[in-house]
Amino acid sequence: VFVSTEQATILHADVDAFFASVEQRNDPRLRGRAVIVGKGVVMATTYEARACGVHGGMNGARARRLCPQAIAVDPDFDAYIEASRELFEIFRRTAPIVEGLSMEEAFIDVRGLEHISGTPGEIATRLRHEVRDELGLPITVGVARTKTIAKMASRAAKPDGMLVVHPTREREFLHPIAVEDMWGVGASTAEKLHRLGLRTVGDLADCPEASLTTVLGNAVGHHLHALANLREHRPVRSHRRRGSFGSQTALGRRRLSPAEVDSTLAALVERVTRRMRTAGRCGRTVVLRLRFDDYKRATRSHTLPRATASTSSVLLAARKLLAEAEPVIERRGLTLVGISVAGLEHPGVGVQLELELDRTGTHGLDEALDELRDRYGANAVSRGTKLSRTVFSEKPKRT
DNA sequence: TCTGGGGTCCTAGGACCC
DNA sequence: TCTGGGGTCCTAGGACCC
Repeated sequence: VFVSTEQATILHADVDAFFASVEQRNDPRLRGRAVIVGKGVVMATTYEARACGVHGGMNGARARRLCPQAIAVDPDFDAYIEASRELFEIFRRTAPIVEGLSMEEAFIDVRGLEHISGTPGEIATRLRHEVRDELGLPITVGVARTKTIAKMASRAAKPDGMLVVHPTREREFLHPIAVEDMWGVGASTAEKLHRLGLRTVGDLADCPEASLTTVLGNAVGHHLHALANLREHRPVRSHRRRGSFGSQTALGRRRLSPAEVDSTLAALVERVTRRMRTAGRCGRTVVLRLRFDDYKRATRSHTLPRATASTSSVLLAARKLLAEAEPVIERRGLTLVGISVAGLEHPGVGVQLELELDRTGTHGLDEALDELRDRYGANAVSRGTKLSRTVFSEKPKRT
């Protein structure tokens, strides 16, 4: 008999109604009122507005009809980016292992911090107060043994709350939850599960795994079956790096001339490649993203022989893909274009470390590492066991 | 739920290789 | 030449997340 001695040491921390909360913090007139961020399409709403049935992704006009007393504001992305940066600073000083899921949410592994920082519950409580006091933002924290249960716990505790699910109470917490409310179950999977007669996570747990994999495919079927039976061993991973850069724009109902489509494409490519150069990343696979009049989507992709972040190379590939797709676009009408670059290569950080160390000496090592993090992204650089002489003398394998 | 912008992961078939 | 078993890479699409 395998007896688990694992404790609830994973935190899922998630700022409530992030964009809307930042707006309320920055403008006192918005506090205590229903706020809708985004005028064309709703990007975020306060809980006051949600009470009227307004939610993210909704058409702005419809949202105003549902909630006429709400104040609608344009999004201020610079403010959100800054708030996110400060938020992650607090996360990272809470514990060294932090896995960001979005601008406003992260898993934090607090295993082994008991003697330094207290129990996971105490750490979570302190974290909530710090975010509230230093950033003026409401945050909810779920604490559990696994990522999914921590995520579901914070969902259950929202807004401005906290929930610790002890390992002995996991079944009791998870099994009554409706399948469609599980993290990772969307509209399509929920429908398939309903067709099997499964309504709750408990039903999912009792269903033979083979029945699930037949209907949902191997990965999803296996994953959900394991989760429902409380088996999950995915660690919190702090050094994840993005796999693609993309940009897209909806065109609305108007028909664009080929010249207009081309200039839109060029602007998207310029945006994406500039971001890539700023981050010091190169990619090989150029993906053209299309959406048609009926809102169905399609992609066309091409893989280049070498990774690049050059505007002209990516634009050349993007134009070829667009030309090939021209007959389909002609037939079905175009309502969205997007470009993304995937197949990213890892930049040669070795040479960067060498430069920084020459300039600063070991005394400024942390500052040098921070500089590298700024350039390559926080996840690209770690101060690990490889900080030895041999690393610095190595030639970069790629640039 | 009548639809914005940014991502992640999985699947399946075909080409190609030894 | 009609034939096994193992693998990689590329393309396109689907589902899901915030």
